[in-house]
Amino acid sequence: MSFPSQYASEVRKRRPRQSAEHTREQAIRAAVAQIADVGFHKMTLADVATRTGISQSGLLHHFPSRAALLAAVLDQRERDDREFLFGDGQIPLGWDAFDALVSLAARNITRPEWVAVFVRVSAEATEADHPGHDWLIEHYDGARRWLTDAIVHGMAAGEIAPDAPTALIVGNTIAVQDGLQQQWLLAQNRVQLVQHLRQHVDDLKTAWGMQPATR
Amino acid sequence: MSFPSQYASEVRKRRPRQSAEHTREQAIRAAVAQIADVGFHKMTLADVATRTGISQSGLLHHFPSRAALLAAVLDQRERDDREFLFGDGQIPLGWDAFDALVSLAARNITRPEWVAVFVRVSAEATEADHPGHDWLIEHYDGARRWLTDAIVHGMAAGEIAPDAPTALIVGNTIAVQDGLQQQWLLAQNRVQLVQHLRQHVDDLKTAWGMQPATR
DNA sequence: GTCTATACCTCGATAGAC
DNA sequence: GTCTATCGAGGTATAGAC
Repeated sequence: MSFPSQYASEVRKRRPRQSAEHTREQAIRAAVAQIADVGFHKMTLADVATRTGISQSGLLHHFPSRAALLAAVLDQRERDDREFLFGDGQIPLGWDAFDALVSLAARNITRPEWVAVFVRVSAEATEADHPGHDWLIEHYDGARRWLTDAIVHGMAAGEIAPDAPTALIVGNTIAVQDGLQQQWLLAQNRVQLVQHLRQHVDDLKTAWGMQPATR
Repeated sequence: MSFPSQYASEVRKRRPRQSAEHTREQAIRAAVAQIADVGFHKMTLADVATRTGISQSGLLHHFPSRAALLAAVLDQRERDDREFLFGDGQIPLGWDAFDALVSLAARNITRPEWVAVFVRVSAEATEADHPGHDWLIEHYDGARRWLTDAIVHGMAAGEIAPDAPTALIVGNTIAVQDGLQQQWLLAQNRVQLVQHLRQHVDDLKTAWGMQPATR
């Protein structure tokens, strides 16, 4: 018995066609796991392909290059964070912005792979030639803009002392966030990510808060 | 005219013998530059050898493996820092310890390669299999021990509020230090490493300092 | 959309001459 | 102490069949 060609194809060893979208999602998942484990520099297409369940060239069909795969990963990470922080259409300002960072940390400990991706890439992509370099610069610029706005707004609202050193507070807060993630990654049981960040924000409120915010 | 053998050897293409100590130093210097540029994962023996001015196997004569070379680099970094912080036989305690960290930052901006080495390795070596993993854990343990002692001592001396959350302050301070180095590496002209850290320490003094220390 | 095959490169480490 | 030669493994990307 012979089959019409469209049935015959299902008999072959070749995997059945998947929707491009589905395969892409799986591949990004695999890449995240891999970058989280060993960093982008040591991530290999072969490993990602295996974890995705396709061949190496199958993977390259969806992402034209290794760098393109990284870009897809970073894009998703940025969109997820924006959705979490600003998804309801409200951009938190004043001390609320800093509290939102604490909420973000609380969320992050539920997805350590993404924390690891950020820690690894943010260190690697300091290098000017790194495929994630531009993304990283943009990431920090965005974070700085938001927190700076938050403080300016908080000052206008009488929530934050008008003489607070805005740029220094912004830079230090981002530094605490990043540095804690790195420590937490090294010893997840020893470092209480959320409590530490909470403490930093509370210290800021003590140092620069005005009555309405100190509650 | 013919030379005695010890002269004849100088005519050869082979480089003249160097003292092992000198060559090792040069190689470590080269490795630092390379790790600072692209991280340990992408550092290659061939590049380090070229920068050192010897062949790849010449390099392997002094360091039996790639991992051994990293160990030598990390050892030197740790010794340099200890020498700077504790070299005079005095271990700074109380707020002095935190001020010493600021001094360390002031020194670090004069040697960006070493900052880069730390940023890169501390992110990579989070991975359990990384050759720098044990070093990194020991590094953080040492830092935490010192700063914890410093606070305990400061409390006993009436310099630091007795109800200050020691572990949180220690973790956050290390986080600020690390996070700032990472930001500074990405944009050395935009981030004022020393001022930022100074601000953090001053905020701590405001939040937890007692009269004698606030001066 | 997925595969096999393959071209081409780079890397770490060893062996052995000088 | 330094070199050349070389092995063997593992990497990205392309070509072309199905």
